[in-house]
Amino acid sequence: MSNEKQAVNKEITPQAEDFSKWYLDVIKKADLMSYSPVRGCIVFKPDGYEIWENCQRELDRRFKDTGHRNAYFPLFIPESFFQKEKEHVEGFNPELPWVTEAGGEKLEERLAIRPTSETMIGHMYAEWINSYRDLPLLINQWANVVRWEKRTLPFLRTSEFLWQEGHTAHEDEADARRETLQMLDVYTDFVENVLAIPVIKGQKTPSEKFAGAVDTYSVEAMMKDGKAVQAGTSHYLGTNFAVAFDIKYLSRENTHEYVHTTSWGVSTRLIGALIMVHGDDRGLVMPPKVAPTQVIMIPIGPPKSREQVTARIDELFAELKAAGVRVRVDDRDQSPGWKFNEHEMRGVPIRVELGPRDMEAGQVVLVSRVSGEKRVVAQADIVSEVQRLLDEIHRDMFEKAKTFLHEHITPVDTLEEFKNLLEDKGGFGLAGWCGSASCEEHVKEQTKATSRNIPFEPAVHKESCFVCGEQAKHTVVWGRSY
RNA sequence: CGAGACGUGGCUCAGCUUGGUAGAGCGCUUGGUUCGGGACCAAGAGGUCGCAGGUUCGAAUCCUGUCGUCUCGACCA
Repeated sequence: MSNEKQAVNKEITPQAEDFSKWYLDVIKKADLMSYSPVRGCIVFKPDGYEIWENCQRELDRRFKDTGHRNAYFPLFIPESFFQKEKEHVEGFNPELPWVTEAGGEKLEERLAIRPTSETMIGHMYAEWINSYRDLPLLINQWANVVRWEKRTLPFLRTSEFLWQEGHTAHEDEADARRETLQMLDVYTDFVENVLAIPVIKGQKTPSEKFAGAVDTYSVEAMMKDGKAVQAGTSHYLGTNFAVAFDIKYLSRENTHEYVHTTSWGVSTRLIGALIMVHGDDRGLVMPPKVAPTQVIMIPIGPPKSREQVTARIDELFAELKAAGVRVRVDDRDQSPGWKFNEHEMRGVPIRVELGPRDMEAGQVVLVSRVSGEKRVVAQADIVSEVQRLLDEIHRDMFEKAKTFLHEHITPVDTLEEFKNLLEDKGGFGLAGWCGSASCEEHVKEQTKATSRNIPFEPAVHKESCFVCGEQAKHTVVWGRSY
C-alpha cells in the first residue's frame, strides 16, 4: 500500500497560500469552464457541464419520486408582475436586466429576464387552479436565470446560471410546510449522498430569508477555507404570492381560499461547492456519483508490449462500461507519469494501471484519487472491485468533509470570541441569538459574517445572545459566506 | 458600484523606467528513441503586445478613454 507524499502539482497554487487563487487555478486546469466575452458569465465546458448533467439526473429522479413533474415557463417576465409582491420586487430590482426594445421598436411594457419564476408561475397557477381537486400542484422547472451580480466568481456566483426551481401550490399551510421540509430533506439526501458534502440543515433568520417568503430553510456547507456556501434552499411562501396573483381555489366547503405555495432550488453553484469542499493541492477531487469520468485506464509499458496491453485494456474497458461505470482509456502518446498528474488534476476517482507485470500476473492496479492508496486486484474481479472502491471513495470523501465540518463549528459566547475564532481557526461559530435584526447587523459590521441558519439540531444550546447578552431565542450558525 | 493591482504566442512571464517595430520556459506540429509518478533528441509552426483614440519621423513602451480579470470594500440568494 504505497501512499507516500509526492510532489504536488506545480501549476496549482497551494490552498494554504491563496485559497481563491487555488480555486481559479483548479477550475482552469481541470478544464471545467471558460470565461466568456460577457461580464460575469462563464461557458460550461464539457467536463463542467457533465457534472451538472449528472446532478440533474440524480435530482430529477428524486423530484419525480416525490410526485413532481417538469414544465417550462418563459424567460421574459412583464414588469407589472414584479410590482405585485412588494418584498419580492424590492429584493430583486437591483439585479434585474431588462429588455426594453425588440425588432427596432420600443416595447410597451419592459420585460425582465427572469431572476426566478415565482411571479410568472404565480400568474399561470391562478389560471390553472380552480378547485381543491387541482391541488396539490407539484411542478419543477430546469432553467437558466439571470441576476446582475456586482461581484462574480465562476460557478459560485455568475450573472447567468443554471438551476432548478420547484414551485408547488397546496390547500393549506400544513401541507405546504410539509412540502417545504420534504424538499429540504431531498436536498440533504442529494448533497450528502451524491456530492459527499455534509450539510447543516436549518432555518434562515428573517433578514436572510428569500424576498417574498414567510420562512426560508437552507442546507449550508463549509468550504475548505471555512467559508459557507448555501447548497440548497426551500421556501414556505404562505399566501404571499397567492394574494398577489389571486391564486384561489374552491374548497371542499365550497368557499374561496388562497393556496399556500412553496418554492425551492439548487443551482450550478453546487459545482463550485464540491470543488471547494473536496479539492486538494493536486487539483479536483470528484465525488464518484457525479464524476464525468469515474475510472481512467492507463496502459503502461514500452511499444513492444503495448499491443497486448491495449488489447487487454479494451476488454476490461468493455466490461466496466457494460456494468455502467463511466470509464475512459487514456491511450495518448504521453508518459504514464504525465497522465497520472493530468487525471489527478481533473479529479478522476479511480485510476486503473495495466502494464507488462500485471499482464503476467493477471492483475490490475487500482489507485484511489482521494487516499492515493494502490490496490492490486485480479483482472477477473475488476468490475466488482471498481464498484466497491467507488463506494469506498464516496464514503471516505463524505467522512473527511464531515470531520472537517464538525471540527470547524465552534461554540462561542461573545462577539469577541467569535472575532478571534474567525481570525485564528476560521469556520463557523455557534452562538445564541436574541432574535433582533440589529444584533445580526452588528455581527455583520464587526466581522463580515452573517447568520447562516438556525440549525434544527445544534450541537449545543446557548442561553444568551452573544451580542447583547439578552435571553437567546435561538442557537445560530454564523460564518462568512460566498 | 468604489479603491488598488494586472492585461505581451495556448499557459506562466521577461521586455516598458531611458520610444527604434518582440523574447524565454512550458505547451503545440513532424520524425525518431522512450514508457510502473510530469522522458529525451532533432527540425518546425505560432504574437497587428486587451481594445480605441492621442503624442511622435517612429509606441508593447508615453498620455487619455474603454473593456476584462484578480484582491479588498459596498450590495445581494
